Amino acid sequence: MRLQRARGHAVRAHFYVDDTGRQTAIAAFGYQLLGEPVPSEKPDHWIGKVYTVSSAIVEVLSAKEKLQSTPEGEDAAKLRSNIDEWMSVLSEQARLSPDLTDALSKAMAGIETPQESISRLISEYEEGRPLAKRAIRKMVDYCLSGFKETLGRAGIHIDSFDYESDLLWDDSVGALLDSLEGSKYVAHDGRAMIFDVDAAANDFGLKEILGVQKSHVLPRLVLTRRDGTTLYVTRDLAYSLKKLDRADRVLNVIGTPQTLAQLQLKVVLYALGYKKVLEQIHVPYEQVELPTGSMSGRRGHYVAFDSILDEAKSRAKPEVAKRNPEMSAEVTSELAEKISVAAVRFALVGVGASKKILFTWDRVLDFEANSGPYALYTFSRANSILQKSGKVADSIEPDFGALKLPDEHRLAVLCARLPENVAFAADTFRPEVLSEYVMRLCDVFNSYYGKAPVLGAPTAELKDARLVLVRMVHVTLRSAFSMLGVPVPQRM
RNA sequence: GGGCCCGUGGCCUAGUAUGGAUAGGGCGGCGGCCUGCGGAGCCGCAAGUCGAGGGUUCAAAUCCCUCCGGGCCCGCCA
Repeated sequence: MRLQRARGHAVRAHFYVDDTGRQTAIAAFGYQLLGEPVPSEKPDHWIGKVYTVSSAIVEVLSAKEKLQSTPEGEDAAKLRSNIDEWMSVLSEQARLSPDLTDALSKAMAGIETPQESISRLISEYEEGRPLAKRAIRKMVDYCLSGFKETLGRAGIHIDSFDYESDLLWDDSVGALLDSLEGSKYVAHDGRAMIFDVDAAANDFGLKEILGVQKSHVLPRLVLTRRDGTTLYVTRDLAYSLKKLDRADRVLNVIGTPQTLAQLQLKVVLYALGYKKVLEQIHVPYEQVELPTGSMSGRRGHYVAFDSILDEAKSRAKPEVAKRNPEMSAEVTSELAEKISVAAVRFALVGVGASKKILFTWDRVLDFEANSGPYALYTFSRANSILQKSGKVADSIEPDFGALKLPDEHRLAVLCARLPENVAFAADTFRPEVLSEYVMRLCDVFNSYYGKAPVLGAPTAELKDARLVLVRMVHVTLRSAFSMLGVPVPQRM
């Protein structure tokens, strides 16, 4: 987003709050049973636990219930292993947060059919019933307040949080369904509405435009269930219309598993006459994996972003203190925070989005391998040279002819290439292009001032010219950092 | 079965859009550099059949084909 802005676009960041799904309802169900309390810790973390525990209990209870009406055999064995699996999730949670697990277990023990209660909660929420609405929104907003805090910490600002439920309540989904009703690509099966994506794509010649082989048959898209209720994609279609209405161009930053769904969505909207949907671009990224497998909130297998920042910070602190013994604890902590944000942002942004990232603490916390601290270090060295010169580099009228070293030439050229790198990175949605550029500039600069003294240059002309060069690097790095969302320290 | 993505020294990664010279970096390993702007740094060394095989070309990590390995998707889930 910062990159697009730097490119000259007017950008608004929207965060889609998927609050109508089963996940949310499970968490909200648990939340209701607990009496809708104020979270006792960082709200998003706490609600995450409520979700994991609730979900596990529900899984166990319903598997047990099913087991009673299942004859011995393969099915029963499967149910048993299911129970075992969720019991182990539960005992893990009991170890981590005994009070919460205990409270939820007690509260749910009396519920005969939790799955049904949850389904009821979902439909009540979708209909906008006050009780369901109050409970779920309350919980969701607690959760979002936690998100906002964390995102703010990492320097990420969201302009608007868009609730999926609003699309149902303000009837944008209903309007969409009405407009689909007349389409010749729509077929019905009971109250279910099914869209023939392949036929539409062929008729409008979209396969070629969207980069799909003609022989590849696109799967149909179910827009409403047999009972008439809507699905995630249906809401997403309505949401896309809203977005397209408000912007010239829409960038959907969504994981790579959504690729097909994004394609289908485009075909449906195009067939409805919204040709502008081709200006909606899917910017995919691969998910971060844990060594133990994919992250799973349901199973309580995840690493919270906060804990990454926290760990990085606690790792940075002693390093900062070692180098700056005179610094107050407060300033040390502030600096450590900046360094950890830089480290984490560089780590995430520095790898192409098509590469899967395997998360290990080892790698995230390795400040030697991590380019963030290195880049900040380089910047603060440049800064320090400028400070010590006692001059305002911008007011010097240097004789650039004095600069004869190859590295000096390279630095000047490299700095001049910031704009083209920004343009390329922004246009291809690849921030790593910019972080690669920053690293290259840092490498050359570090090597340069290692062998060419600036303040101790042999002649005054050379010193001035070098100072201006250092200033160029300084300014260039600062711009690049701001586009990458990396905070800049004056020293470190 | 079909579609998409990834495969570059022990590990991570750039380069693939627009084919060009000894395939850049980093981590780890080894060896140097603090009487000169802060050593989160600098200098050097070892380590590569660019997944494999064909093809196009004067020239292929890059383009085409086939295959192998890994991942994702093809739900009236979200």
